[in-house]
Amino acid sequence: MNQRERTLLEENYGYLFEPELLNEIVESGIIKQKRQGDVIIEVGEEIRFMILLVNGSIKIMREDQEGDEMLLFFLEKGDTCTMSLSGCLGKTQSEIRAIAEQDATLLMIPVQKMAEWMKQYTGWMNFVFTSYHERLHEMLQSIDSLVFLNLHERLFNYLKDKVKLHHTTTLSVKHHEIAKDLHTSRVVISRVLKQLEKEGKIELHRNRIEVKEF
DNA sequence: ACATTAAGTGATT
DNA sequence: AATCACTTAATGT
Repeated sequence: MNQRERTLLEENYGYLFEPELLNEIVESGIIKQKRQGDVIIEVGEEIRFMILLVNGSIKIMREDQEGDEMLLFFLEKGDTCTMSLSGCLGKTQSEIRAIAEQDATLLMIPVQKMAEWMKQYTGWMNFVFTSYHERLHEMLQSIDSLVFLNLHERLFNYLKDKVKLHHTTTLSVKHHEIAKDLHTSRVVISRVLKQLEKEGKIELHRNRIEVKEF
């Protein structure tokens, strides 16, 4: 781990972790760079590392046997993938797929360290519990959105999420990509997007959506 | 100029 | 809200 990476780590996690714990993380953690669109964890893949997102963003997808998939939620920097936390309970296979939403910097920690650090560092224990809580909360939100919102609202929330994540109101997405994330068809997305445009909330272009209201 | 890919739309279920 | 069938528009070669 180089100096720049260490600085990133301290910026994002310094206030959570004891200095000794930070040192341990620097020692046993591996930094990995991922490009936008790279698959980080595949469904069924055995989890050997716990993953902290140091920079960038990740989208977490659920997939069924037929290959139908749907977006569960996004992870931002400072977040951790909870699926990778469950690795500390023994050998587990991933039930989700994680894809880099933007170029991302990951800190991968061997799962064996999990149990060790849980006993040793309260900062670590708090972090793990807090992370579980946050992910559970996001999962519930995702269920709420799916059950209680119509597609119109769901789509607009999705766009607003992207704006926040990418820190820009100019989104480079194709309608069919949105359709995949929300698990519907491209035609339906195009129609609802047109509706949002008429309402003045967005502006449509080829391969690009300008979000006017968020 | 032609082919390919993205997006728009009416009709039907 | 999904699917089909077709059109129009933007881009790549």
